[in-house]
Amino acid sequence: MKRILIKDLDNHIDEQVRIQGWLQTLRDQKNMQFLIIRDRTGLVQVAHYKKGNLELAETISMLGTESALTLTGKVVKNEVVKLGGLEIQLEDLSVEGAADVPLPFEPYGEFLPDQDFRLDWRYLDLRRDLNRLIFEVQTTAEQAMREYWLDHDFVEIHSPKIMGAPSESGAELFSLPYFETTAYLAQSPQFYKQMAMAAGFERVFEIGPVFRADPSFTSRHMTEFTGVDMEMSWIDSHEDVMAFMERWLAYTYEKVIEAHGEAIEETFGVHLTVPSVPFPRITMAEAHDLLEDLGYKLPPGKVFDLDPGAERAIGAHFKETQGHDYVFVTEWPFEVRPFYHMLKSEGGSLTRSFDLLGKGLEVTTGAQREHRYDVLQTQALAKGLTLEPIQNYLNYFRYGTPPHGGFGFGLSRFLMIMLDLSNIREAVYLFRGPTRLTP
RNA sequence: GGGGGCGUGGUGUAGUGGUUUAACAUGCGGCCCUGUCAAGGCCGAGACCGCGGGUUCGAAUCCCGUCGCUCCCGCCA
Repeated sequence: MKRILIKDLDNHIDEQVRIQGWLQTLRDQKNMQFLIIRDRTGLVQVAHYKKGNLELAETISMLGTESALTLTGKVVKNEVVKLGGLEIQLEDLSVEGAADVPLPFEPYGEFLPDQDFRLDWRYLDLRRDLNRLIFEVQTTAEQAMREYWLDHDFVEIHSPKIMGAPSESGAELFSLPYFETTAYLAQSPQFYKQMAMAAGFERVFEIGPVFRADPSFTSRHMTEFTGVDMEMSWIDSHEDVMAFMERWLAYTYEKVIEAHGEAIEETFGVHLTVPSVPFPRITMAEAHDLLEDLGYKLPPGKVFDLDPGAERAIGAHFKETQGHDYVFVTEWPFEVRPFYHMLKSEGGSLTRSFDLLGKGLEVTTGAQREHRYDVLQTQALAKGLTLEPIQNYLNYFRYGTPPHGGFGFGLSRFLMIMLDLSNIREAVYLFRGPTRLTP
């Protein structure tokens, strides 16, 4: 017999059906047993008259909640049943996966344990509808991003995650034994996607893992996360990248709202709207003036930079004045940017780079890259780097590499912003942090 | 790496110097009742209050250390 999903049961009134799911609640009475069964589409009550099958009644009595079951029975309309006005009269039940008693915690209980405890039992935590929705949204979002890229002639790449030499600073790299030598886990596909520009691919994207050996203890950092990266050639400035990005993001919102807007509103209380294009923009200098007006005081060291509090303040300001969740911060000083960001003007101190803040959270860094070999060398030296370790990278710019730029975007941070999640651990399938390597 | 907060039955909390044989909820076990539906009623098991030291006549409660978790800062996506 074919399995029927719970949401479709009302199309099968008075039919015998087979359903599969988890036992959410068991009400074991003197004459009757009521089982509330959950599958990924909903809940249904299953009724069993004990005297009709004493052996089955005994099996049911022994069941632990959250056991995985296959049940067959007849679907009947019953207005008395508060759960959908229908129920299944049980005929047979098989226990596919019994749940030990007691459970570490009840996924559908009145209260939830601490997050750290839920993470220990992540698969039980993930049984909650809310968690399933997060990953449905993620799936839709990624598909929309890909659609948009493909509609704009992008090519997908998968760059290696094992590297022979530290690429940028080296401080935040994990190292690992690699036969007779030491290898490093990629902390960004940055250099490899730029290589694709040197290769003439013109437009590439990659969605893949990124590793950062920073011992960061915050609600928005992970040591492994999914980076969403793109790079495009023949641009005039970083403004071309920003213009592409905001349309790409708006398209993603459109698709997510179309598929999950209602569910998101119900579950997270967030009414999603497509962010209007163009997104607000503010230069670093303007941002500092704004912060002064807002009465936000930056720490003394942050002369040409922002701290998280400043980012939140700027985000809140644009929400208030323009009703916009996103804002680009542009014209970052070279001092706080990597050596490969192109300068705004030759010899100047500002770069052609931007950050994108979503609800005050940094979700993207992007820039036009410096593609001129000699200028790039000069900038690396200005940062105090030695050229030898990055010579392979520098070589990408020796034989005709077009002007280009791109960005890196945090997938889980994006979900946090979209769904108002307060902690990145809730937005990722399995969290990895300085003290969390399991499950 | 620096700073703050928290750590009490399986889980979530209360208790913050002596009416504590540590309370309540939920979960678990047993019984009762009932086509139940946030089911209800009664009974029961389950915590030496993270760990170690100290102060005190007396410590879950105060102090010190330590470990764990968490948030903020640094850093970034």
